[in-house]
Amino acid sequence: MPTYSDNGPDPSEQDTNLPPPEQHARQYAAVRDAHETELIEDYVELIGDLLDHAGEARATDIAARMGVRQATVARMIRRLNDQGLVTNEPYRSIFLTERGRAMAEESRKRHGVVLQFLRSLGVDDATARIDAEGMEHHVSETTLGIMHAFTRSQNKAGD
Amino acid sequence: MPTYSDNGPDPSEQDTNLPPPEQHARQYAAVRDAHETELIEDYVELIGDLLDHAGEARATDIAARMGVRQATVARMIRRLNDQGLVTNEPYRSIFLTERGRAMAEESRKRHGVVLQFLRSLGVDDATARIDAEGMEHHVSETTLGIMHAFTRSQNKAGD
DNA sequence: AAACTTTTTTAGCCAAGGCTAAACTGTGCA
DNA sequence: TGCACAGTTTAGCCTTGGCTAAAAAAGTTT
Repeated sequence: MPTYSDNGPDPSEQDTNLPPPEQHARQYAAVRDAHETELIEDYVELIGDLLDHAGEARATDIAARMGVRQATVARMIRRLNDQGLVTNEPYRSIFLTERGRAMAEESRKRHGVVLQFLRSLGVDDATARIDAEGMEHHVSETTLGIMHAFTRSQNKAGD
Repeated sequence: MPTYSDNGPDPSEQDTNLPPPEQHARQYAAVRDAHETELIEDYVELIGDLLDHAGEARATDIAARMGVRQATVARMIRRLNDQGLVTNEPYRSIFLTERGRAMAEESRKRHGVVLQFLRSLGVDDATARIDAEGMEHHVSETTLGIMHAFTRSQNKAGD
C-alpha cells in the first residue's frame, strides 16, 4: 500500500484551508448534477456503440454489458424514450434520436479522450478502461482540452 | 465548443472495438460500487476536515458545505454511526471513530493527489477543485500512483 | 426564570435505480 | 400449423438520498 510520503514535494500536502462554504457546496452540487446525467449518458453511449458495432441494440445485450437485469434496462429505455433520446417500438430494437445520437457522440469522444490520456500517462489498459468509465463524467471541458493536448504531445514525442 | 478534430493523432479515435461483455459489465459494476461508497467518503472526509480546521463538526456546517438540508445530514450521520465511522450523542458535535479517521485520511490524501495533479497539468484552481471532487472516487490506486509521480516530477522541473 | 431563537431530530413524501416474479410477444423448429 | 423457448415488458418490492414540516432540545437574551 503506497503512502506517498517518501520524499520530495508531496502532492497530498495541499493547502489545508477549506474553500468558503458556498463554493464548497457548489462543488458537491456539481458532483450530484453529474451523477444525475451519468447513467443516462452511459446507456446512450452504449446503445450508440452497439448500433455502430453490432448493427442493433437489443435489451439483452444492453443488460449483459451493463451488468444489470433486463427489467432494469426496460425501465431505463422507457425513461430515455420519455426524454427524447431513443425511439423504440415494443419487442423491437432500440434506435437513437437525433439528440440521442449527439449525446452518444459527445460521450464517446469524451470517453476516448480520457481513456487515451490515461494510457499515455502510462496506465495499463485494463485499469485505464475502468478508471475512464468512472472519470469521464466528472471531467470539465477545460480539463478535457488539456488532457487532449497532453495526449497528442505525448504521442508526438513517442514517434 | 472544442471538436478535437483539428489535426494530429486524435485521442478520441480509440480502437472502436467493444470490450467483451463480461469485462464491460465489470467496468460498469466498478462505477456502481464507487457510487455506493462515494457519498459516505465525502461526508467522512468533510467531517475530518471540519474537525481539523474548526475543531468541531456541527450538522449545520456540514449541511452548508454539502449544500443539502440539515435533515439530510442528520439521516446520513445516523447511517455513518451505524457503519461505525462516527460517534455522536444527540445534540452534540460529531466525531470520527478510528475507522472513520482512517477513511478521512485516505480520502483526504487521494483528494489532494488528484487536485495537485490537475493543477500541475495546468488546470486552473477553481476547475481543478470541482473536477477533483468528482474524479477522486474513480481513480484506482494504480492511476493515483502515476498521478502522484507525475506531479512530483513536474514540481521538480518547475524549480 | 421565561421567552425567544437556533440547532437537531423525526416523520413522511418523492424519484431513481437496483431486484424478482409473472405475463406477454415473437421466432424457430418439429 | 402449433408449441416451446427466448426476449421483452409490467408489476411491485427495497434502499438511497434529496426534500418539507413539525417536534424537541439547547442556547441566548432580557
